[in-house]
Amino acid sequence: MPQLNGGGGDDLGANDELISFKDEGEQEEKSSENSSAERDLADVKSSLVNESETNQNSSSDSEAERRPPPAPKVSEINCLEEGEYAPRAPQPPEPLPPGPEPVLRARLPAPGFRLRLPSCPAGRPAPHFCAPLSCPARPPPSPRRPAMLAAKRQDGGLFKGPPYPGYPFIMIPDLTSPYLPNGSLSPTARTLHFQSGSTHYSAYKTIEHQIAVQYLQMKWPLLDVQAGSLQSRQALKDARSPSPAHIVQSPLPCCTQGHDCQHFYPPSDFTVSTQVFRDMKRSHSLQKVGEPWCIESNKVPVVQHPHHVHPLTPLITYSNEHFTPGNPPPHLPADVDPKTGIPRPPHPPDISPYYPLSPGTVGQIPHPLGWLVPQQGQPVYPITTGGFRHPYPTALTVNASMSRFPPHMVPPHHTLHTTGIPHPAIVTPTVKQESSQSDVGSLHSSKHQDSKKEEEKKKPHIKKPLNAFMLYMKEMRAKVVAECTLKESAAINQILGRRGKKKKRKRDKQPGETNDANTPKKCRALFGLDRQTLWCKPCRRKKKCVRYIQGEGSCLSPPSSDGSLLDSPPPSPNLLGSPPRDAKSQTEQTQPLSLSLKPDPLAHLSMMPPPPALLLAEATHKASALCPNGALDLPPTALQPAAPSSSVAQPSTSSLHSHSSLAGTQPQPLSLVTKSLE
DNA sequence: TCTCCTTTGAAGACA
DNA sequence: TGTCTTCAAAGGAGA
Repeated sequence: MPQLNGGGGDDLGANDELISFKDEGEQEEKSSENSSAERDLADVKSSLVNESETNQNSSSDSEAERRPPPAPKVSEINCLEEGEYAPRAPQPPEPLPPGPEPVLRARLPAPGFRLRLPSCPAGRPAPHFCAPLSCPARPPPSPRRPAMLAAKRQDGGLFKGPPYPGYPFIMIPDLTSPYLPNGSLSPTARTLHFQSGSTHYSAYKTIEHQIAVQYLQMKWPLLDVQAGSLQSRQALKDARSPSPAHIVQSPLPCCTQGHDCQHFYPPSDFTVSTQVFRDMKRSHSLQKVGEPWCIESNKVPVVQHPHHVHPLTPLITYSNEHFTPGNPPPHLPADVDPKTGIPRPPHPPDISPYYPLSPGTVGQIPHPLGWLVPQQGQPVYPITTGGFRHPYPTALTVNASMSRFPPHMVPPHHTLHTTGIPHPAIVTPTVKQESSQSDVGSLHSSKHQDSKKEEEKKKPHIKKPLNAFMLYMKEMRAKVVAECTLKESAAINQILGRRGKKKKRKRDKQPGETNDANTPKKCRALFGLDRQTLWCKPCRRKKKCVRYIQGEGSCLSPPSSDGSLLDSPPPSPNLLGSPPRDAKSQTEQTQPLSLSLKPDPLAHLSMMPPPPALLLAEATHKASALCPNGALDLPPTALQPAAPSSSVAQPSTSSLHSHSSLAGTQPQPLSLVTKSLE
């Protein structure tokens, strides 16, 4: 699992984004504690990183918070060239107060938070935040710098290419997967497997937290004026407040150095995570009431406006009462901030509450997920560090996070998801009716339920990530189709399923337990495509097998049509449930293709009931016939003669029997035998 | 247009 | 902990 702060990931947290907070009621006695402030800043940052990681590694917040924060791994940079990172000596972790700490809904009482920069190569004393625009020692960074920083974080600094709007997946090969080391797999298939394996879904899950963290870090470049453009500055204006009251031009007390800081009055009801709040208190960094927020920082990673709470902010606790976008908290007037006294025009309902932009400014400033937004000339779906393309990148995780929230917390969905990237993994069901009709029909429970259903339908369906086998099939299906004149996916899947079947899965079968041989098969699987006359009627209509359902899984054979043994009744439940001959025979039966070898002709004369697995092999009768060039290849084990000890388990299915009589006594794969029959 | 088929693997629910 | 269910992909085919 890629770690954001892995050994090589020291650059994940550019400390030019460090923040410190001032708590209301606390005096700024820390003005003389510049040195400690610097440490606090790093602690805040590192604790944030730590928090994000503990969130993904452990669901226990209390446990995570009791854990002392590790030494800061992030390199602190100030006014550096883009991509430059100045290492900072790790500071000893400050012990945290013991004991569990409840989840805090720390609503900051209206002060502005002042962002400070610990130091500046230009010689300005810390703390201050050096505006990229104003710092002479630092050229104006590219507007895409957040994307580059994000890219560096995603790949742990390994990615040397241009900023990639990609996904923070680092493919970890699952060496235990049967689809990887198998020599029969094509290099492409192996490559695919590097994207999959057992780590696939876990990565898919845990990355959400990283995405959340990175999203928080990327969200706030909206307030960034580092580009220095007038558009960017004007874009700072909160959409809710076109008044310039939110934007305060320097100089202000925090800009004692005279450089060109940018400020705005923060919303009165920011919420902050527990860890951050503690760090804020620890660093005595909460600002005084009414003091504008110096936003000369690129990011404010841990503070979130409750009205703007994005579902991707699991680190942020919030109050439900604040959650309806555009609706101010009931205890807060809509137009005046009771804490700062600053007029705050109501938030226009037609403007997305998630991005404090006026519509006209959209597109002029970096997208908060700019590292996800495809850049010109860059692919939408990125290549990860190893060059492997992940089929379910961040876009999926983003929405996966959304899915954990109730519908009212999920932002409006469009065909393009939050990142604006149409992703195949995100399936937005077609909305046939507007849910607004619920206003009229809310009196009727049925309509209410309908609206609920519609809301559920509107929720984007996040497809599950493909497991290794799915990826394998996806890769190999085309080959099978190319090699065979076979188009039916079901048959192809049977072929591929036999190819990639996991041996371990077979070994896991215990004697006496129901194994694949006893696994009920539908008519289709039992009799194959070429014997559809033997199928039950629903099966013939491609519906659910009636016998399969009614017969508790056993597809009773229809009367023999030609009197051949092949049409003899398949194993009855009693037969299938009969005491196992031995474990190995069971194992052999679970390898239908291995049974296709007939080293001992006498074994075929056995009158043992045909294992359904063998009959299953018949299901691909047609497929095998259409694969004369060995597309229906067998796993290496299946190509070997059956072990003598398993002779008792040697199949003597009627089909095999008849086949063997036709095909002679030479060991042949069943597919070939079947073909000879054809 | 919807559903089914068919495979393996993974996750979640449940006993 | 074990079992069961569901769902990922694929495309043909029936209803």
